[in-house]
Parts: sequence; structure tokens; C-alpha cells
Amino acid sequence: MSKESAKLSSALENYLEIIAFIQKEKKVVRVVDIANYLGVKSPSVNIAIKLLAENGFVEHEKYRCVELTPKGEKIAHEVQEKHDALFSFLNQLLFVENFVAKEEACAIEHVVSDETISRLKNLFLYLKNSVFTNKKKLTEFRDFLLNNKVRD
Amino acid sequence: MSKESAKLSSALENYLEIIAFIQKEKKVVRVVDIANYLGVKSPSVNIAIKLLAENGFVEHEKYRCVELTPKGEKIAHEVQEKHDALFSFLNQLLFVENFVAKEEACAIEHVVSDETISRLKNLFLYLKNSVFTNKKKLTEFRDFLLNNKVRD
DNA sequence: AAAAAATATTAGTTTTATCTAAATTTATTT
DNA sequence: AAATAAATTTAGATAAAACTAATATTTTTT
Repeated sequence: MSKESAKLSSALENYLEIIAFIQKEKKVVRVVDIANYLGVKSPSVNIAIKLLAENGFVEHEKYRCVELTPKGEKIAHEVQEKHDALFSFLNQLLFVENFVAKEEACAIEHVVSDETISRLKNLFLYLKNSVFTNKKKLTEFRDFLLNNKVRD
Repeated sequence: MSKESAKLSSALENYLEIIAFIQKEKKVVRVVDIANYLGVKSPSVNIAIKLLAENGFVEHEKYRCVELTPKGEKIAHEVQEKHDALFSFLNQLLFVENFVAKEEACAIEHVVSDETISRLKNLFLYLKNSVFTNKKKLTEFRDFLLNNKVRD
């Protein structure tokens, strides 16, 4: 019952993302690592892994390590890209503090299209290259952003 | 078992948002209207209404109409504000097409802080007032945005 | 190599959000 | 005012994503 084109849930996308991250860091991905990084218990990881394996996103032999398939890697990479774009935008342009920017990027990354992300990246580029061309201009903008609270 | 400070789920926030919307449009909010607007069946609405009523966000007498309490109105208004800010940003600045912008605003509105929204609004203001100060500049930016695809 | 520790899996539960089908209540029409 | 239609509610089911407790397997230590 593996649907080729099925859209993954946020939760499952997150699993792929974290698996890719651990793979880069430690080469070998154990269930326990995934559980720790995501702050869930290992049986939850098991269920997720089973679903991901059924749909060809990971390979997993019982009691052994987890590996992304090319298909899984692709998704993981796309989500990571979105995360990075969103985080930079929130953190470097809107000056949202690290922790919050990370959390919000983590939530938004699963609900926004590639196209929108591409445009956000371009906006960021444009502002860096053509508007906030030096430190002073960026600082002025920062002050504007932080002081000029918009009211309802 | 009503927790005063409990954070509402995206789904329940959506119910409040749509109830406010219908209230404005038609004065009287029926279960069937909510179901139609949200694309769910009426028993689902019932369950949601019950939860919202238990926590003081709506009032609802059996077989009668649904009304927001001030507490419910407050949340509905906040979510609506976020929606509008996100929609404008996506649609007017990133030129994301209406339908997509609406969909994405609808998803993001539940996972982003007031603070981030306030900054997004300010960014938008700043760009309108100090960067894209005439039609030509905005059009140039639009071209940049749409042509200059960012690659991975 | 046996015992202990760590890790993984299974089984069963909970919560949230949806559904269908059936029953109940309210509103409308004849 | 009865009959019909519309709307609401109840009851019961399903799926996703988490949990705990218990079991199984693998790894490490002695």
C-alpha cells in the first residue's frame, strides 16, 4: 500500500530531516539517536521508520541502523533547504532570536512551497545586495523593525 | 477540566477564525456553515465546538447557534491578523498567487509568534515606504523575483 | 562465554481530528 | 397541524502520532 506520490506529514518529513542530519554527523543512524534529537521515545521512532520504509524513503533491517534511500535523501535535502532559507530570513532579516527562529522555521518548512521559498531567498538576496548594502543601513533597519511596533 | 492557558491546536484556532468570519457575514453561525467553510462534516464541527465551549471560547446551546465569547473573539482576531499580514506579504511582496498565498498563510498563521508577525509587518511597511516607492521599482523587483530562480 | 547494559521492538493505551450511519430536534411546506 | 426537509447530535470507527511497560536482540564488560 505504498503510494508513490503521497505527501509526507510534517512529522515524517521531520524524521527524514533529522536522519540526514545524524547521518552527516555520525555516519551511522540509530533509533535512539533519532529519538534523542526529536525528543520522542524510541517506539515512536519505530513506527515512523516503518512507515518511511514502507514508502521507500529509508531502509531498515530489524535491530540494525537506518539509512536514507535516494528518494528519502531528496526530501530531507529539500526540507533542510527550506529550513535554512526560513531561518536566515527570520534570524538575519527580521532579527528573530535564534531559538524562536529555529522553532518557527521548523514549523513553516513543512507547509510552504518550493516556489515561495525560492522567492523568499530572492527577496533576501535583493535586500542584501541592493538595499542593506552596508552595516549602517542594516542597523537602521533593525532599529525601525524593533521599535516601530505595529498595532492592531 | 478547562485549562485556562492551554494553547489551542491549529484546527481549533481555525474553527474560531471561521466562526468569526461567518459571524461577520451572516450574523448567525450554524454548524452547517462552519462545516461548509472548513470542508469538514458536521459531527466534526460538533466535537470541536464542544471542546471550544468547554474552554470558554464559544457559547453553544444544543441545537442552536454558535457564538464567540470575548475570549474566543480575541483569539479569532489575532489569528485573522496574522493571516492578513502573511497573505499580504506573500501575495503583494513575493507575488505568490492568490490561492497559494491564502493556503500558505492559513498554515503559517498557527505556528508563528506575534513578535515575528509584527516584524514582518514592519518589513513590509519599510519596503513599501522606503524601497519600492513607486510602481516602476516594484515592477523591477518583481522581475528579479520571478526570473532569478535560486538553485540549490 | 556468561552477565550486564544498551538498544530495539512489540503490544497496548491515549489524544486529536476526522469520518459514516443512525437518531433526534428544529424548521418549512403543504 | 402533519408531513417533509433540513440541521444537529450521538454513537461508533479510523488514522496519525505520541506514550508506557514489557519483551527481544545486540553489544559490551567482566
